[in-house]
Amino acid sequence: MAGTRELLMDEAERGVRSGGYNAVSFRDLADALGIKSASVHYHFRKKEDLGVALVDRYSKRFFEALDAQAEIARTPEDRIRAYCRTYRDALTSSDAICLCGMLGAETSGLPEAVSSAVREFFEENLAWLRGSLSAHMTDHDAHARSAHILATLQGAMMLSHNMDDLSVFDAAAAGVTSGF
Amino acid sequence: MAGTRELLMDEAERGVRSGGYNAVSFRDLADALGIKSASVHYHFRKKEDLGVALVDRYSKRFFEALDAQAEIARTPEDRIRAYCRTYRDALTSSDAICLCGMLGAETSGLPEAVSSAVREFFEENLAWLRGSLSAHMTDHDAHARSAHILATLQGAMMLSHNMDDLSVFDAAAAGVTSGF
DNA sequence: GTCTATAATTTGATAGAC
DNA sequence: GTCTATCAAATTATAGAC
Repeated sequence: MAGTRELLMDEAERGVRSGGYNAVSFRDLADALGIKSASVHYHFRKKEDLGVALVDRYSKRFFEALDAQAEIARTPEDRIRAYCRTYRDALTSSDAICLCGMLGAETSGLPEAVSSAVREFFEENLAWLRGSLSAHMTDHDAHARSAHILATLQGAMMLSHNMDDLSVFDAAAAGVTSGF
Repeated sequence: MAGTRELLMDEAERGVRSGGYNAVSFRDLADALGIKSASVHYHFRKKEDLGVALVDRYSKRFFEALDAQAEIARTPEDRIRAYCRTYRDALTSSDAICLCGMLGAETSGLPEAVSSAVREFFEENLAWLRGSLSAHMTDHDAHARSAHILATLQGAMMLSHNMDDLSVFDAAAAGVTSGF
């Protein structure tokens, strides 16, 4: 009773995170659910609508998971560790990179509404990181450190996935928790 | 007199680095050169062949540029700075992310030969970094630090490109040259 | 090396019945 | 909500003439 719309989004997210935006077709989604592609268009009039819905749902879930991980974290170091764990879980629980990491790479080839939603996700990430760091360093340093942490974890997911080696993620992530 | 094959690869590299593997079609490549798609198949029998050729050429050029940047660099710090500059130049000179960063993200949706070539590029990157660091730290640390640097720069390109803000790349990259 | 011609398949999308 | 039916366009790829 999960609802066709949610099931379609589950399938689409899997597809985008594996092969990218253009690797997902309405027909494939329909086949996976045993319905017809015309029915998919009932739930998402255009592919762009599906893309935006995917990013919104992913972002909402990501920050829920992050809040759960960071709930008892007080020090900046603990909060960054919680942030790294959230990314690691996203990688291992689905054996795929971040939805927004994929769409961020494909930015120039996407409908504007989709790449904008991705950008918002990254801006929220940076704001969360700055908020976790700002009390313990200058604004300038918190700004730079936030970009460094987000970039490293996004790159680590891509690298670890391509090389099929989780230790690459862990090695890269270890570098962002040092220096406090 | 650049040769049709090279011109096709120029156009294809531009397309893949912007929108991904599936955003490039033989017809678009042909149109860009004023020829027919059948002629593209003369130069690259299958799309997979084009993909592998692109990665090989990109890798060769990247390491040539890297060697030029690092020619006079002796200390690990200087060599890492040269490495960062090479990535930054790749980003700014084409206003697009790394070819292998894009294809690495799309790994699961690519012909195996293409994702393997991308993996080789990353392995060569890590070997170069380890070689630049190994004399000054343990093998374990050099291994981890190499993954950290490569992941950060790849993620920084993606992030900076999506957010259309080069300062994001610089802020992220600043984090890899500290701590020597 | 490039062309015409063509094939088989896939794509995003719509109209209208049930 | 899902279906049938359909569409125009795009895709990878091949055969064979020039």
